[in-house]
Amino acid sequence: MVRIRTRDEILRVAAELFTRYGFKGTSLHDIAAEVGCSKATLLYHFAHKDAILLALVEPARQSLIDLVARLAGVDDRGVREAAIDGFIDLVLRYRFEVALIYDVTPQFLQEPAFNRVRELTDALVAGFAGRSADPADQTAAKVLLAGIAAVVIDDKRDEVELRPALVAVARRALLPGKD
Amino acid sequence: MVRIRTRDEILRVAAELFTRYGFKGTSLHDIAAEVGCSKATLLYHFAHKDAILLALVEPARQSLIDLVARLAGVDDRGVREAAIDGFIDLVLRYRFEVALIYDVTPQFLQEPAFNRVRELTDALVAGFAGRSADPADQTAAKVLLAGIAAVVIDDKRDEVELRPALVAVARRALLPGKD
DNA sequence: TCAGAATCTGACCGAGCGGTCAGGAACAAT
DNA sequence: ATTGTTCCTGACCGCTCGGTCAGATTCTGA
Repeated sequence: MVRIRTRDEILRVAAELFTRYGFKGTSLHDIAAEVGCSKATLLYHFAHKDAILLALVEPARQSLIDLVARLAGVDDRGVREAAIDGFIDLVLRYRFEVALIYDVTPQFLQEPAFNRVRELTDALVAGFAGRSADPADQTAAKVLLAGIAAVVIDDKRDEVELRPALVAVARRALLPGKD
Repeated sequence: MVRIRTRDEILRVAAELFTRYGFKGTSLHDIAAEVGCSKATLLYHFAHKDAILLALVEPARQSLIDLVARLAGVDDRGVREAAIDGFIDLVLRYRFEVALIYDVTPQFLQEPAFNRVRELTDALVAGFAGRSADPADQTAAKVLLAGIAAVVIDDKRDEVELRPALVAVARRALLPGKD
């Protein structure tokens, strides 16, 4: 049986502290103190501080890749609804991870592991805009995308309460005449 | 004649570097080097690093206070349109300052000079929601507020291009049936 | 001309940071 | 019991950070 208890505990505590104080605002010393181990132990389990963040964010990143791939197979008529529903599901499932990514943007955007994120969000914008080339449609798409993410990060309400309101405002703004 | 050239130059350079690297990502040494003076000179003109940020953000903060005061005098029927137009004007005029505030949130939200900001944005949310108590209306208001701010920060297009698209999406989302 | 105020600086400080390293302790397989 | 591996640690390193301070320099008004 492999021992991963400490490693998991590090991730749990790091998530908690990153949420409370941000990535830059949390030091390895802080995490180690809360876990009850030494700083050197953190760096035994994770090569760098960044590696902790990457491990934390990985599941969300994978889900985003999946979503974008799924949207690529949807035709222009249905892509807006699929993008709206898919994105809102995603950010509600990964609220903490979304907050974390926003916290470290844009410093980490040039990191190898992160540079596909930009391209992925561009694909989402295209989905929200129904693949329209009209700048106004793309602006609307960006407003909704960023706004929904911000609310999910900031608003502490349950996703059951939040989801219908988010879907409603997105449809009103992006699917005029369909509501 | 009072010499304020150095002070102004510090603010100009600080604005530039904060934009490029963020507040935490810019050191006093960086600013001093770019200005061509010593770090001690910065701290002669500004008591702390935070004071530079506060000086930079002050005009935008004052405008926000003015806007909220103005909205208080508008009746429930007209408050949504007034809030939308007023807010979009504000963030387009103070794009850099808005980006800066977002950069240092939430670390600075508890700072004395910043704690009214929360209360001010709450007032804006109420305006966007037409003073409705319905949680769904407030969610929609938050989505648009945050989304517009994010786009203004991120999108490099001219405000002449941006404004109509922002106003349009806000009206569509918040004033259903009026467009 | 000269005193005093405003402006500026190099040297320095203590603290915190991410990260390294040699080696101790615990555990597993033989 | 011995060996090799995994897990863990204290001490330490180099660096950057915001901030201080005594004193030099420059400006200004009487």
